[in-house]
Amino acid sequence: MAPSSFDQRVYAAVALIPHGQLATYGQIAALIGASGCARQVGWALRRLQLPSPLPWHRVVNAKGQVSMGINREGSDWIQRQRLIAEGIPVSWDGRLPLRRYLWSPPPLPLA
DNA sequence: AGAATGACGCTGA
DNA sequence: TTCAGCGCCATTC
Repeated sequence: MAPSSFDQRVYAAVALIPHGQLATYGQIAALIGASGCARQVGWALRRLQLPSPLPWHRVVNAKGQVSMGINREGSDWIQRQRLIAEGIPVSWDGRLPLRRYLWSPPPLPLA
């Protein structure tokens, strides 16, 4: 299956997130001109095969917590661990201080 | 084709 | 602040 251009744009945007900072699914979607398609960003990251050089672990939901789920096959736990490794405190249930580490995305669209 | 699903987000109670 | 409900839309059944 050839990866869609949508997935490629998601990956390009995720690659821009600075070390030690966080972005939400909605932010990534808006950044690639797909505002309102936050769920699709989650789909794209799910299709991502690990291990990956992308900082995918820096993408969390707007509620300020790592999206946990049995269907993630443990990648949620890996995400939590890598965030802690970058200095971002994550509680046992995946909650984290989003307001404090939220990334300020570039105002210009990437197109 | 139609229905269910989900790594989401906003609003209101 | 926490929780339920609804809108969203590609993917999967």
